[in-house]
Amino acid sequence: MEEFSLETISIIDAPNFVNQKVKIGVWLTDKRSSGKIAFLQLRDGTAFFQGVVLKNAVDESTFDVAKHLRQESSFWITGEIHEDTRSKFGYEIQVASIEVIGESEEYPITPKDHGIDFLLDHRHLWLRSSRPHAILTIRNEVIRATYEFFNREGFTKIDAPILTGNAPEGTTDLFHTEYFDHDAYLSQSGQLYEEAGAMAFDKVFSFGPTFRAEKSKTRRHLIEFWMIEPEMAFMHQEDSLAVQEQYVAFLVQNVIDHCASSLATLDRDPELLRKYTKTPYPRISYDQAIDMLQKAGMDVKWGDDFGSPEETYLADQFEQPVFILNYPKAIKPFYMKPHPTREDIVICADLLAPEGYGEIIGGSERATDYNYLLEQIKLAGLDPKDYEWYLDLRRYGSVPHSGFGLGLERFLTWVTGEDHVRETIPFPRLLNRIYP
RNA sequence: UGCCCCGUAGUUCAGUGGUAGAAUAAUUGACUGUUAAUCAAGAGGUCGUAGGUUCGAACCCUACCGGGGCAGCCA
Repeated sequence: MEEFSLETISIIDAPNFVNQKVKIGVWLTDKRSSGKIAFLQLRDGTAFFQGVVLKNAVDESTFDVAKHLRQESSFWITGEIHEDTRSKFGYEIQVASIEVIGESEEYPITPKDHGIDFLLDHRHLWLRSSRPHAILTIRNEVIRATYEFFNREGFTKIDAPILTGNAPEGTTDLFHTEYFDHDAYLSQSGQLYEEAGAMAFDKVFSFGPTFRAEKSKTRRHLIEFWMIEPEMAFMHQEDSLAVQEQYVAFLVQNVIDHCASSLATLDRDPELLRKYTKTPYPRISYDQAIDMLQKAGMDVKWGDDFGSPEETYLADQFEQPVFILNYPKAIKPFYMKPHPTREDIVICADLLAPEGYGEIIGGSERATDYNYLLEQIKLAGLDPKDYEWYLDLRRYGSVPHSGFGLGLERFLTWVTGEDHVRETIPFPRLLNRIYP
């Protein structure tokens, strides 16, 4: 085949070019060679596969270049795509020529084991490795499917501000900054703004970063993380729960459908995930949950919030994600709707993921009564002046509305089967870690 | 923030009072189907930092620095 007809392709598309000569821009991930054959493990950002260099099929200098390529050097490679069952990808390239683009010396991340501290210090390079690549591919699919779902369901994306002058949930620590002559904080939730959006657009959602200056140091916490926060006007909690389970099931289904090779890289069983695509999800009340925990001998009393062991126990009693409904008012934020017949609980639900992954969604029906909200704001120790605009939503045509927030990284940790949220975001911000 | 654990070769670790070790990576060489390739060779060190105990400290003590796990808080 003539050079001018050479097509530049991506590895992921190699199956469409079997027995054709092509050109690919690649990096070297690993290499094995013998006297007369060299195996180059290649990646191009879309997939991983190997190139085979036969000494008697290329000129001497090409074989010599191949033997001395170093990990993560970049080069153009030309050759013929072959189907081959001896290759993990199912296809490989029979190399004809190599044109080095960028040298790489002493690449720090070797194919052997590394500790998490070392890997996080080299996150900018670690992204190239197959596991992070697979996880972040799934992250991208979840984001894509999120937009598809909410667009299909008639939601409008309303972006919440990141710089804010108030503290929606008051109690937690906020990142403080300056806004010219005023105090400002980095957003810890877009929810209140989404409520304003819902009154203007009916069904809305936001997707953006949130910041919590908590000194949390666990596998479930990031300082900076991403949330999806839908808010729906004219909707009671029952219908919101239906949206939540359909959304979660849709995300899982799309990961199964579109990320098969990434799941395989992560050893995450798609058949297990398939169980999570069946709706509805079970629902139990907070009261029932307390009862179950006490019967299991756990030391909890009505009014306590659930810790990690409690959440895990509850989730383990079900094969699907489970909603825990109607928590005590005292342990939930001020904006939740009070229960019509019980003063001590609010209309809300947390969705717990199976396998010990814990809470992935928190949501509620929102309080609609102006005077009730004003009182709650005062009780929470917040300044009503900061919430004038929020109270306006109840002053002018208040309607029943509900919403929820899904923590993207927690969701991903569950779907990918990882054991720490830090693996599911490109550049995690952790306690005392803001590099790279 | 509290409790617990860990800082030794580029990396992952062993070494618990008496000459600083292994594997792996990197380098050189051998090998035609490797996939954590194999085999051979040489090379690689301020034992986190500072102080203390001791004839002698990687090892024991104190403080500090860095990291991890769990908990609380939360998504």
